[in-house]
Amino acid sequence: MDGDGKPVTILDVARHANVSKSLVSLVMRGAPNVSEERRRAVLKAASDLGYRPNTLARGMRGRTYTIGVLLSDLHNPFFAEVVDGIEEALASSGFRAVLGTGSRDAGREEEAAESMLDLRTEGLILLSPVIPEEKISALSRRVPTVLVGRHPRGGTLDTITGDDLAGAKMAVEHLAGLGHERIAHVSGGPGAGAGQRRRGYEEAMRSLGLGGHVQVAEGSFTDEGGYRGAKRLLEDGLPPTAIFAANDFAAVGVLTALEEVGLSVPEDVSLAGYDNTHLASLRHISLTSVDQPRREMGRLSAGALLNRLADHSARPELRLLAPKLVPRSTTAPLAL
Amino acid sequence: MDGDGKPVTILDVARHANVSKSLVSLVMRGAPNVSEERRRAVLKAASDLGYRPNTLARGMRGRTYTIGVLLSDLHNPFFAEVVDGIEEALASSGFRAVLGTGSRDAGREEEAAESMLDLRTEGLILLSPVIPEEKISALSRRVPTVLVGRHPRGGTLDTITGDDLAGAKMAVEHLAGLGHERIAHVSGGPGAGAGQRRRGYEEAMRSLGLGGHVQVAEGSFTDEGGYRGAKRLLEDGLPPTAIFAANDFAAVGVLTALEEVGLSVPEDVSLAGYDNTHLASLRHISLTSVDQPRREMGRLSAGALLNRLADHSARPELRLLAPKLVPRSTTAPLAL
DNA sequence: CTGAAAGCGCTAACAA
DNA sequence: TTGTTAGCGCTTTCAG
Repeated sequence: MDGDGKPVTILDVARHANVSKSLVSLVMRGAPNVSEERRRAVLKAASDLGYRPNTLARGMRGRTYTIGVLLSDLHNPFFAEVVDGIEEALASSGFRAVLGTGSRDAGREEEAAESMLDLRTEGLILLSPVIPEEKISALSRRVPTVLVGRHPRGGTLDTITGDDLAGAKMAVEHLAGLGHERIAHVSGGPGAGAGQRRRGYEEAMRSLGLGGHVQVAEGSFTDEGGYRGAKRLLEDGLPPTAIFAANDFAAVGVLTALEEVGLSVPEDVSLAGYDNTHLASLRHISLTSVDQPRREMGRLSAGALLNRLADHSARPELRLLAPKLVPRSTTAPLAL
Repeated sequence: MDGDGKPVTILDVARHANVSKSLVSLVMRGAPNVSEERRRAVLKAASDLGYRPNTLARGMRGRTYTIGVLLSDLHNPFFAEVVDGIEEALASSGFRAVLGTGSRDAGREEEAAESMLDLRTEGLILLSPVIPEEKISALSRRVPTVLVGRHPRGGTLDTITGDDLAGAKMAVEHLAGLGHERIAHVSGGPGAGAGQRRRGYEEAMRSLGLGGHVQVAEGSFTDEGGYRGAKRLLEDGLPPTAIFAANDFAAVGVLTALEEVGLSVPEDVSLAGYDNTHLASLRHISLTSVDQPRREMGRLSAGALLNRLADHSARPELRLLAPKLVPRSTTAPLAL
């Protein structure tokens, strides 16, 4: 049934079904005009023989039905779910995905992209790439490309990303809604999206009439960065009663810093993070966080790519996805 | 220099260098006997034209210089570093890696494997696959295959895995060395390696003369599983003074359970995990854990595959890598 | 609606 | 040492 002798080719199928090579070829990719009878015969022969089209041969002459997904960082759990969404969307499309990773190094990322192109992937999905803008444009000129999790300056690319500005506002509004006024922010430094989150924080504070309480400590998207940022925050006289950290890792760092100075969460200080990673949902941590629809980001990006593959001339589109606040145990009403 | 007109073929290079196709072909893959002069000319022409061999065409006739890496679970941070190791080892080999993922579903994992084989990957690295043993053997008969993080019953495969038995013993010995006797274990249930870790725990307890204190609660490789296991443990009269959890996630669950009943770590109970993931190193958690040389696992697996690719007849080898205990803040001497 | 034939870019005999 | 010549398995005109 399965056998691992020499691979069965289109010719074998043709002979088995008493037709010519080309007829098989036509049938194999849903031909428009083939008699129902022959089609059946071919399909039967193919499955009898366990025929699988040779992707390489196919690719040489035309299509590979393969798209490349470039992960900037395999370590970031954020992407795993995006990839799940991509695969979900691809499942019934006849396309397959291959993944590559740049290990958050621009050079290797570029190599990885070239490598996928070598394999003749018909399209590319770039997940928060770190390579410079021009490189991305160059790639997108060679092959349909979708950018995820990063804003292109140019805007000549299909782009799917979370609305970090809105998400940050949600976090601040949640905190303010609990009665907090001295709400500080530990930023994400140079991280992708960190700028937007910071701006969202500042704008929200101002529009809530809390502009006088704006207080930002430089941090990063890591445990360590959050810890240091919070430390600095806590040295300056009156501590805030609530802190919005740029992501969950930073939030956990803030948590540590608060514990060290004897402040408890949420009794003394409320704390919110961003990204709603598994970290946030750990019961030991149970961090209020802002969720991004990761899976949907994946689905949409694959969908956009498929569209573009079908209609090469479609206009590039920018989709900003709405985040959602997930309240947990680290935020509570301001104690009087 | 780069231009994105039609791709340049071997024929273009040949014309540009005034030689024949085959000479170029020879040179391109480090021919043994070509005059230095021509070789130079060809190489120059190639780089002038920006020639890149067409992997597909190459693959049809022979080699693809591509290996497939199958991740059972993109979400598990354990694998990210293994992949780093693989890429490191591949970097100078002329081989490239493409990744696939099964999203911890046997069916999709199998599809992913077929997909890579379609692409004519010359070898496969399977990272803690969930597909059944026979499928793995079947794959390994079609193409050189290296198994990582899982013990093959048959042993007809190159296999790289951590020595979970030894690692568990280390954890127990560490705890015992701190004066603990009532050391309990929250198991990893059906997780890969969980059985070995449990056995290691039991054996160590016995050989330390602590056989009478053996106490195992069924858990899983998740936060939730650890929480439930610990809860059960704590219902049974005298609580243990130390707990060894099957992995870091479970350990964090245990932490939560301990907190809930008012036991503090490490004052009342010492706690050790396994895998030394980023979770363990978070300052807020700072969990004593057992480290596996993930990056080296990756390097070795790629090395093994490269070897086998070079010498098809090499004997399958089983490498058991030594783990290492990383003491942190959750373990302390037994309080009197 | 079906079949024959010509390549896609490359490698691998085989000649020269 | 170098050039010539067949294909690898498939898609795709172009005739029947």
